[in-house]
Amino acid sequence: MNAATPRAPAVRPEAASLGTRERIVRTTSRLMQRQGYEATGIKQISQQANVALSSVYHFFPSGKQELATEAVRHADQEFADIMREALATEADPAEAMIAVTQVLAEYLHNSDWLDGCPITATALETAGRILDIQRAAAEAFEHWRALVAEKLRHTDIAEDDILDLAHTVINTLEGAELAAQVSKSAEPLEIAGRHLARLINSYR
Amino acid sequence: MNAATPRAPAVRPEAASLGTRERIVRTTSRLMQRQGYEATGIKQISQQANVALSSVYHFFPSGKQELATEAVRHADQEFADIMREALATEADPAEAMIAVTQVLAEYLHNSDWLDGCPITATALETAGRILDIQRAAAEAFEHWRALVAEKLRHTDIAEDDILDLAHTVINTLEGAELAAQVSKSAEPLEIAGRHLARLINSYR
DNA sequence: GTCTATACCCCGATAGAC
DNA sequence: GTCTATCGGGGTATAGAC
Repeated sequence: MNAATPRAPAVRPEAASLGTRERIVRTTSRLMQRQGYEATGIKQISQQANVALSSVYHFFPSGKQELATEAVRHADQEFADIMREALATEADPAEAMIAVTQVLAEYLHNSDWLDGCPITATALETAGRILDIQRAAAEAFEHWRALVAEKLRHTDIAEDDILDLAHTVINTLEGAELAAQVSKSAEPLEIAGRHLARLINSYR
Repeated sequence: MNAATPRAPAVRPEAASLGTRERIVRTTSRLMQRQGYEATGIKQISQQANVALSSVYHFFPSGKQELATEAVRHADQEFADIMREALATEADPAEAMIAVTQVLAEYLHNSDWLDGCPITATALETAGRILDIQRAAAEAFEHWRALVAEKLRHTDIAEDDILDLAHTVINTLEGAELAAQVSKSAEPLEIAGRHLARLINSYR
């Protein structure tokens, strides 16, 4: 017999003020952030979102994969907003990296180390198996990279170097969030922020 | 109706020469690497491993979580062997980073971009929900960091800096593998190798 | 230790009234 | 668009013979 798996801090039910479709997508996005794709059930979604099961299928007739793809796109935008805002708090791009890691660490800590990157778990579970979701995840990473590259263009670093740096900034943030989550510690993110700033400064 | 999800390159059935228990653990590890924890079923494991379902429960009486925890520990050792070997191919620690990324890129490419880090998907799916697995994953990351730190001690970088660098090396590799898998391209890993070498060299 | 058979549950998805 | 009810299948886990 399995031990009961404790449910950590409740995902807050989405306010009924939002449209039904919006509530479904947001709830799915949150659940997939914490549990991944496979562990997130349509029934669980409909309950958390305060929506009838049939409504989920009304808005997403072809089912779970279609809904999950949309949820990844939603998470893409949401995480981009967080990054954009954090990047804007510091004029200097190297300093801005530290600001980003601080914001991500806050989200993690405030959620008891549950709310990391909203799409990583889903992306890995579905890589090579559910192509629509994989494509949406790839587009999200591209999107976030573009935000970093844009910030780096406020320096005189060569364009080729900027594009490479944008890759490593996002990838290092991803890895550091993973490590922070698993170890329940902000330290990997703090170190990542300092190292990314140092790496960027080494190009100018 | 769901579209049929294509099954990519078959996981090769484990040779019957291994002991039953070993075959079960290895097969579980491989499947979790590609699909994560939730999508990997005990029946699927028993079939791929050429083992009776009851044998799985004979060796792992408390079920899937116990088996998955053991599989993560196995993957820990296996990935450590790969890293150790790759690190040993170059005397210079900075150059060794590039060697590691090349090896990881080969594994990914040869598996049609399926075989990335063997524990990341599982770690994220179970973070905060299945504590035994989370702990095993945390130990694996520590283990791999220790290998990198050991390599970096062949320089005269200060010990504190070495420990920080080991964090970022592993985390950047993790993020780059994720990106490589999702985008089906070795580029994120190649860039990561160059940047990690540069970062290390900036400390000496 | 491995065999066959099965209990029990929850999954995704659907039907049809309203 | 939302309701209730349900189908078919696959999940984990178990029983008991051998």
